Amino acid sequence: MKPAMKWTRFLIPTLKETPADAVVPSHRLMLRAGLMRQIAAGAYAYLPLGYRTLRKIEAIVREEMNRAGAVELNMPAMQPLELWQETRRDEAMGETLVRLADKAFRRNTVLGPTHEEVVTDIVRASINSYKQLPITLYQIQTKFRDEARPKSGVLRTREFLMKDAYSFNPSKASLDEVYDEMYAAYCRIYERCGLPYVVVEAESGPIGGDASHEFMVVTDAGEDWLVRAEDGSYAANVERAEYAPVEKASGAADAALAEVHTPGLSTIDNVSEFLKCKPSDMIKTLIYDADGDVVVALVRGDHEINEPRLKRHLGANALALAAPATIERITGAAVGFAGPVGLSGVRVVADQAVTVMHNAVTGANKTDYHLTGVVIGRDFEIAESADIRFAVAGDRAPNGSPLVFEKCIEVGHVFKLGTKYSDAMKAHFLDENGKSNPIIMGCYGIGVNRIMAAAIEASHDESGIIWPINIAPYTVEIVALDVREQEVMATAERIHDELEARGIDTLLDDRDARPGFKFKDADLIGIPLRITVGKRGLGEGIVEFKRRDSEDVEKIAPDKVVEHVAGIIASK
RNA sequence: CGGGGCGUGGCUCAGUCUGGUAGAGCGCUGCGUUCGGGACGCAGAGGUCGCAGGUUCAAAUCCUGUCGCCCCGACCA
Repeated sequence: MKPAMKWTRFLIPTLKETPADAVVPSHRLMLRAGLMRQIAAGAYAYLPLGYRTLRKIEAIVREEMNRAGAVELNMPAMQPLELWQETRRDEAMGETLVRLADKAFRRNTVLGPTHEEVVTDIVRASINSYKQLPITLYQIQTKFRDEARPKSGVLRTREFLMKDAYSFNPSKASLDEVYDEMYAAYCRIYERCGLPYVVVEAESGPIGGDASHEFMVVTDAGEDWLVRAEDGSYAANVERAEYAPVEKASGAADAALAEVHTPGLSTIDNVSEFLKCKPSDMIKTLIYDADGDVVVALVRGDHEINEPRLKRHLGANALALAAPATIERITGAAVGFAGPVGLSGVRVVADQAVTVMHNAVTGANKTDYHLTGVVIGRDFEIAESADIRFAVAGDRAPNGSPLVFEKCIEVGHVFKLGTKYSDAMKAHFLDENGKSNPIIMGCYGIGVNRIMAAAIEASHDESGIIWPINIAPYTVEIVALDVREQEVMATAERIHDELEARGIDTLLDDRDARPGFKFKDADLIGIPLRITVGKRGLGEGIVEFKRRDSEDVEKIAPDKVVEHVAGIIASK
């Protein structure tokens, strides 16, 4: 029998006080429970207790990946820059890509933020026939991204553990099949991890349709927003969220077009305050550079432009706000006074909500002036309109149900890539007819550390963590009181050994400390099942059994408790 | 990258404005009393005050630079 896993032989540096830098609950509790320690901004050491949970999550992910038919491999974190140049993602990722400097080797090496290039490189060298497809490869590996702002403990870091899977398919139908299988595997993974998750539609990229889903955990600590219909019919991320068209307000008479002096007032807020109008009465005019062409986008003053959507609408590769010089050339005015009236010779895309505006306020294309009483059709024409804004509170889903916004953290993403990488890297295969085709790819990511943090965000109380049973560092904690009493320790150790013999992870708190102290720590580290062995109880012929998520205490004979615990775990 | 804040013992912080030889609580070590929800007493250990310059008889404190960390925002294959 292996020696009991005793607290005194382990490293669990719990903290009574909260470190000042920790703000969100998961960060605070992971620090206080001794799960991890910060080493640098966005880089954390996982201490033994935290590492056990990480490993348990990994094991669940691995099992489900294998069950879904994916094959595990391991690729280097350190990668040749050359591969990134092949797909031009060295440019696309910009500053986020961690590059090394100095000496030839380092100049030509990056730390991988993800592994599309590397797997594709491996696959193109070893797969040439449809007979070898489909195949899905995955790894669980450390990624590096120079995030501009690491935050919220382990929720956003520069170094993190990710399960990344890549499918290689001979056809769209084959990709669809794998995608569905992965989707199902993801659901099983989050369920087994005890995470309350929501699947949302995400911006789908080149293939379109239902080609991308994100797995979200709703929590205030999150940094993304999901949007869902109140009736539950629909959920999407903000970029993707669909909404019903804004209806035309019923008919005030046309106002007269007037030019007003607005010296130095170049923002929606400034102008609306000065002119005593609502931001929603204003037209925001944004000038973009889309692959070198100037495009003007119009959205209502209180709306935010959805750049990914505009980009998609335009079919542009690169989209960015135009340089001030361009704006001045197009509008003939300083930045901040652009408007659609009198603009000519440029493509103008109006958001749908703009098309129903009436007597609007907008820039006059003249420095320090705005126009009021702008009427569409009289003062300017809308030739092209689309949904190019983000949904906002008050919008309705296409079916009319009100949209609800919730803060969330992304814990997984499945995505149909298509041939983006196989085209760029010439990963081709010969089909049944001997014809060469690019391999169709999908990619599937899971943030392992994020699952851990999200689980804590979703399950804790004032006293500490309440671990879901499958990812708890230990399943059972035995709190031995009166550790100097031989009978107490002998009983505690016996229960420990019997539980371990049944494959139940058990931690034995054998510290010579006062009971209250040990109970507080037990609540903090949040082991789901607790057995208390004390002199007093043994005198009555019992030990106590308590679940972390309940206040009830059960008194059980020492030789019955193992069976009892095993029964509870089996019923999970 | 813009804005704000903070670096003083392992942790939480006071001291900085108004320069004068570094403090508290928690934790840690030893002894004793305690012992079912973060005990108490006594005795201890532990800090070049982020770093580098400067001003001064004298710098945690004032000045300059620099590094790091947190928060808000921008960004996020």
